[in-house]
Amino acid sequence: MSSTKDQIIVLADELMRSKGYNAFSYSDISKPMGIKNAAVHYHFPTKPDLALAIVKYHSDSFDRFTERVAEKEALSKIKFFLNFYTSIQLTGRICVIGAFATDWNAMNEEIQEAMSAFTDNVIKWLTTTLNEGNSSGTIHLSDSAESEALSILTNIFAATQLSRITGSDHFAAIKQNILTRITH
Amino acid sequence: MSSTKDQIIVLADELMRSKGYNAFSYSDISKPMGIKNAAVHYHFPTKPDLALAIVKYHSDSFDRFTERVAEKEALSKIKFFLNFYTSIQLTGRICVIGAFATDWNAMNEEIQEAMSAFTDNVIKWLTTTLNEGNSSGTIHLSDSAESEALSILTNIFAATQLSRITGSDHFAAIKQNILTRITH
DNA sequence: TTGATTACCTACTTATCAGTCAGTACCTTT
DNA sequence: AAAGGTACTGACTGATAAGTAGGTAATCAA
Repeated sequence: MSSTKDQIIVLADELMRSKGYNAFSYSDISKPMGIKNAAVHYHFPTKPDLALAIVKYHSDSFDRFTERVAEKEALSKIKFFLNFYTSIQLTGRICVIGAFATDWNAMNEEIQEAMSAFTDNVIKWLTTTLNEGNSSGTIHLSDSAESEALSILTNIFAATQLSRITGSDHFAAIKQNILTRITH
Repeated sequence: MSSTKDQIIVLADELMRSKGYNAFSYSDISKPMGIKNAAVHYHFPTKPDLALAIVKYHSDSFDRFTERVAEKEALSKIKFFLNFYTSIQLTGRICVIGAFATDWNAMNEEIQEAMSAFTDNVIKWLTTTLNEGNSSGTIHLSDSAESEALSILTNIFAATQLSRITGSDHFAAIKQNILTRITH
């Protein structure tokens, strides 16, 4: 049994990534949860407070993910990373990075800084992992590890967006293209 | 001197791609234009009508673009395409595809269909152009032309989003990575 | 020259939004 | 048993959103 606060974060995250930050209201959270609007404001006084909590939620989730796969082989790590996006796509959501990027200019500095830190973290992990696989020989790099990391990240998070518009086949093709590229 | 209607479209597109669909209101259009809210409603009765006009505006722009570069060599066409995104990035905007994808579930079917048709059109043009360059030898493909097209499109439109979060250096790196990949 | 059409404005409505505040029931600590 | 904190509810407010009704000045076509 998770706390009301945690449930609000999970639901808000779901709403944020399916409808967008400005398209959901506190009522979209309170109604399905069977609580009052004021209860949501009790836990998250303002909407930016809630947005910040969502960023931290993703930041923590990513940290747990990297810990969970830490002992695995580099290529396997990348595959787990890509599979995570498959589950995002299957549930009709998009990646937080794309969601926040669209509403970027409607966000305050604190949220922007938290998102920048989180995104940098993802890029760093990808870069390190690609270098790791390159050293051990399971991953092939034709550009710098960071450039390849940026390429893979934009491919996969944009694939969740594109597949909303043109269908899930395109998600599968993009994911496969990434794997083909790094395994030669 | 362009008509009020055209000016509204241009401004709405600018707002849509900098703040997001749900973050801008008719006042954000009427105020800077020095007209009344009702005047905007006269030209575009509802907000979805305005969103649809934006999609058509981009669809027409893209058609004009493909006509303009029709006689150029394939690799050159791709470079023009990528440079178009550079100007998007420089002005702090994001690509329409990413913008609409985020707010997808807040859009009606008519807009979704128009966006799907437009995006399919972009993918088709990229696929054809890549095949063209592959035949003439200026472009190197390591996967099917369509897969590479999807990869390039997601790379470049997500790059405009990512660079908002982590800075313009990443946009440049992604753009360069695409060119390196297709020219070997 | 009249009558319709275009392109607005003034003034409004209705809905919903984020956010507030006083009050309360229920623990926990002293 | 008293005091204080936690997690709410009920009942609001003020702002702003999209959208509309009715009027008007200018243009144009018959």
